[in-house]
Amino acid sequence: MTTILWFRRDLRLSDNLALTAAVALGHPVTPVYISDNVNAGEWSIGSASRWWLHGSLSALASDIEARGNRLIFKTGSTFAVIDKLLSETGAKRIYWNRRYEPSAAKLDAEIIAGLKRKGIEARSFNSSLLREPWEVATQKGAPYKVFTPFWKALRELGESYKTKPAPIRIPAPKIYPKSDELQSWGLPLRGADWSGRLSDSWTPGEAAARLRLTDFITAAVFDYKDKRNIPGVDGTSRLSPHLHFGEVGPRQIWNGVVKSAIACNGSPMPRSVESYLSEIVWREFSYHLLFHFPKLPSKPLREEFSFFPWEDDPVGLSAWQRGSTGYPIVDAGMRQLWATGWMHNRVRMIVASFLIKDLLIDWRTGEDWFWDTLVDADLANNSASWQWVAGCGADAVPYFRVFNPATQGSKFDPDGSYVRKWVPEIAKLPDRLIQAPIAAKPVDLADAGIKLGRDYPMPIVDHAMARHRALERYKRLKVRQDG
DNA sequence: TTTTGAGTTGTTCGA
DNA sequence: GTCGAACAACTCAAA
Repeated sequence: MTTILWFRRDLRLSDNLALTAAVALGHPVTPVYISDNVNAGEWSIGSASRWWLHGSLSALASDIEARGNRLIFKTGSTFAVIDKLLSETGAKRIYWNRRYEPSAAKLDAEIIAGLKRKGIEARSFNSSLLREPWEVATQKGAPYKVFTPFWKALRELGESYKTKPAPIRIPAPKIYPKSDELQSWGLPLRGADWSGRLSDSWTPGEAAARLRLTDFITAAVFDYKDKRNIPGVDGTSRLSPHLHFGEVGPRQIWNGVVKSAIACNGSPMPRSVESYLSEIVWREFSYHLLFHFPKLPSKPLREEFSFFPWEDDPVGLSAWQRGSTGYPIVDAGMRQLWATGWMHNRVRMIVASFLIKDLLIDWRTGEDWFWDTLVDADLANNSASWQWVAGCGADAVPYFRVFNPATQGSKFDPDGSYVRKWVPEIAKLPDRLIQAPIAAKPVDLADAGIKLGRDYPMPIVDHAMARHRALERYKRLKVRQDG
């Protein structure tokens, strides 16, 4: 008798607990992926993620074929699809790996309850988090709202994690249920400017994820602390989209990184490795927050921010989205996002701060844009991080912390290599002016062959003015809260 | 229960 | 040019 293996955000064969458990039963396995437009919730998959998902599913399908089985694609309401699959195959078991987003978790619970009534064995596993969100709590049993104690608590729970290898064979059922053609889903949106270029930057799938992890572990992780902040240098892991789709799991990353650190110089853990692991735990922290505060994507964690008077500024928003704000580091970031579906983390903070504090546009507007354009768009990370920058989230930035785009640019892109790559029209400006063309003298601009307002926009807002305006408005919010 | 110490990523100003 | 203080309390987590 076959076991249904329901793939979700776990598009890999290694360290996939549901798969391992299903194979261990010694019976055939029927792997299925369901595209559910009915129960997608309000955060249905964004455009860039659609492209990735297509690649990831097609990689998974061939990996499964290589192990003697076939991935079945189904469309429809998850309840109906699963019901039909069970009756079609006669299966009495269905296994899957849990998701933790509010709407997905709700779906899980309903499905388990419904199937139990019918005498079906429905089991779910954790393959996407180091710890269950309910496993980590303060001494009072409350969810953590501050990162550092969360990080300490998680570390105290253990140094390493058990991982499972991919099964060599996945026993196939005698008869496969009918399957859609993946192509027919039309996941990569035609006409979207991304689709043509995303493949220049990325290869979805478990094999590519493993390769990236290996590359990162063998070299880059040891310089991570210094290089992670330099967007012109390839110093980050770039694992985020792979991790989001579950092509690699956090336990595998954790173990790999720790093992290579030990092999290299024993204890104590190098600071760079420590720093990278803490980023993995930031992801964990975001999931923890989303699980305990399910409104995180739409409601400010600090309630007084519900009253914040955000600006309605379609012109500013469009300039931000298109990368034509007149602030080079901001424009470079937004263009990198558009061209590659990804943006360097340091620059994410800069552009987010610009949207929120310089333009005073609601953080949720930025959250929506990132959701649609990032290949690593992740509900937990995205909402927790936007709230963090806006100052309304957990452990958030103090209100007076306003990034100065020119200063950030000089600090983290001192040679201007990042800006020159993405904003080539100002590439000929000397290093001292590349982050602030507005400060250039006419002779400098002439030398570089630029006319501001023609070849490159004038700043859409004066940062010094904008900073004061933001500080005033944030201060007023506090006054309102006090009075 | 109360107290204590601490909290991802910054900027500006003035000495 | 460098350095420390101010920006502002407030909430969290643990002792």
